[in-house]
Amino acid sequence: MKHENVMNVAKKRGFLWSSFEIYSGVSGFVDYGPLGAILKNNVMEKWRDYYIVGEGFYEIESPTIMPEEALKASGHVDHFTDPMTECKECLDVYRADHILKAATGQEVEGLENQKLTEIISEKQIRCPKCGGHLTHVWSYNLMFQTLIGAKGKKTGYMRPETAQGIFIPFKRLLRFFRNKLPFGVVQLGKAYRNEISPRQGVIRLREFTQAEAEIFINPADKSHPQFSQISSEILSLYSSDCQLNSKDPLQITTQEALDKDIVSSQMLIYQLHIAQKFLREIGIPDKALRFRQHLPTEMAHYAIDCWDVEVHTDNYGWVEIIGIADRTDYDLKSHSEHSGEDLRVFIEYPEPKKVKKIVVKPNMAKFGPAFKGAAPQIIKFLESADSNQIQHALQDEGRFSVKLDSTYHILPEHVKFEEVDEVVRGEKIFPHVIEPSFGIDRIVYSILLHSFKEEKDRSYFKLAKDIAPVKVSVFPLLNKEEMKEMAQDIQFNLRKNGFIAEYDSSGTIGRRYARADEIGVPFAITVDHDSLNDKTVTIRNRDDSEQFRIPSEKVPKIILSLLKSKIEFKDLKKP
RNA sequence: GCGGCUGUAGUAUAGUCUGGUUAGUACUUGGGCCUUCCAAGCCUACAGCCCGGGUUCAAAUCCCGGCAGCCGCACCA
Repeated sequence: MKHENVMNVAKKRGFLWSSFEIYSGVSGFVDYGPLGAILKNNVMEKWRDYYIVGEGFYEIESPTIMPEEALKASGHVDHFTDPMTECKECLDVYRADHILKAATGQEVEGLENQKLTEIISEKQIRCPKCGGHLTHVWSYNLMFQTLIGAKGKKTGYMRPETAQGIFIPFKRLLRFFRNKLPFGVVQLGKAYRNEISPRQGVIRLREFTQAEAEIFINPADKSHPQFSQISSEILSLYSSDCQLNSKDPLQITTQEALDKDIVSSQMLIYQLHIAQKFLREIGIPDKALRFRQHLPTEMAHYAIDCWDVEVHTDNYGWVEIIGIADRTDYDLKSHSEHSGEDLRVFIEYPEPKKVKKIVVKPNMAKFGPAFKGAAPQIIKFLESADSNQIQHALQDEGRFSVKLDSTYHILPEHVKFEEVDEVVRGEKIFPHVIEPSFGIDRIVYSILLHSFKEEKDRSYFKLAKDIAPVKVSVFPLLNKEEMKEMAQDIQFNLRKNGFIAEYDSSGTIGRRYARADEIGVPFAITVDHDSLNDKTVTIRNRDDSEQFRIPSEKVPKIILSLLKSKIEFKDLKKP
């Protein structure tokens, strides 16, 4: 199977190792070896290139340990905890709420464990499989818990996603972006989930790297200024409709997907498109990709539309590597409520609106004598109250009650109503959030899987030039002192010019080419006898093993042009 | 978390059932010889019984526990 061959080479050549091996290992953790670490960094650098340079977003970095309050607000403390129960007979473990719902049809979400345990014993609910008794309900929280400080009084958690680190300093970010929507903020970093039984290698890790962008937009305007340029791009959309009716994914343009209401907004579909473009450039072909829409039943509590970018793998089937969601205003609203901070944005109307408004004015001749010392504070209350409501109350009930330190009854004679023109320049709203969330580890795995080529006499990673860890290898054709010296000079010169270059003089030339190919080195330079006389060397292309002669002093410049795709390899052929 | 199978150099394996000399082989890797361009050949070196406990005169081998991997179930807002 391809997966095994890939993982084998990846292990052998220092891309991916399982962690803590000398202590038997711990599942759900991986080490990136010397080449894997560069590859991963190159992917992340390219990601930055897309989102920071390309889209104009800015990156921040926030702590990986978060206080409980913040995760309470985000919903993770409550929603990331599953109530579990176990059958005493067959020892199967179940979600307690799922069992209850199936058995009673009753909605039990949000109930305490103790309450769930009570319901189970009251209604005599048994194991659905063998009918055995169930244990008391306990919580399994997917977050790693820790204690902050010497006395450890404050509960902290390892963050389960990087996104929250962006929502929390939203006020500062809003100021940084000078109070204008839309804007985007990204964060790349580790996130942690204590999975019950991670088993799919690098696909399900307990500690993993995310690259997330939070794009804050006006809910009334989810358009994207560049959309027209991508409106005829084709995506493979596996909509919820396709899934429910067992149809194949649709191959349609972004424009059509919007027209048919398959994807909810321009901004969202634009994100789908750039995710596809990104994956294509790092070596994952379109045909191995599809966009799968979350079914209404599986959508997270905060989202209104969510698409997973899935890549096909021989071993695990379709695997989610990116999630792109419209998180609405859920997070900001919730942090606003829990923290008491106003996290809204003032949106100015294109034209100030003139609105006719009824205002209540005290008739002081009657008002003052009636309420005496309490009059000023009642007036203050009336100013902020809804005038319409007061007017209706006076009409319907003949009085309006104001509860302050004691209750005051306002009668029609105390006030009069005036209609005034008011100019409203805008309103405060919670922005909506479009979030592309990339699982970097899964993407690195996908790259290795889909770039691995097995030919009859060699196998190698056909890595995209810009993410290949080692850019160029330099070899002396023979183990002769002069050739070795010249080759080492060339390697040194390449490094001075910023390229990761390897020198190798061990074994035969064919073996060295094979070794370099295997780890995906795009180009090789070989010094031979002629090189010593005319200062030319051969340059070899990994993908077709073609080679041409070039002057040795031009090597760094030519490598640069090749890597930047300013020239094609075949252009090196002398006219 | 449950059950089944498995664990020997960097990789792939022999040996385990039936306990007994220095754990064998191939590839890889390092050094050298040879060599005028795609894993050739020769010499040489490095490197291993998953961890812990038990049984025994003696454990890679038998027993128990742990850890990890694979498969099935469950879980994966």
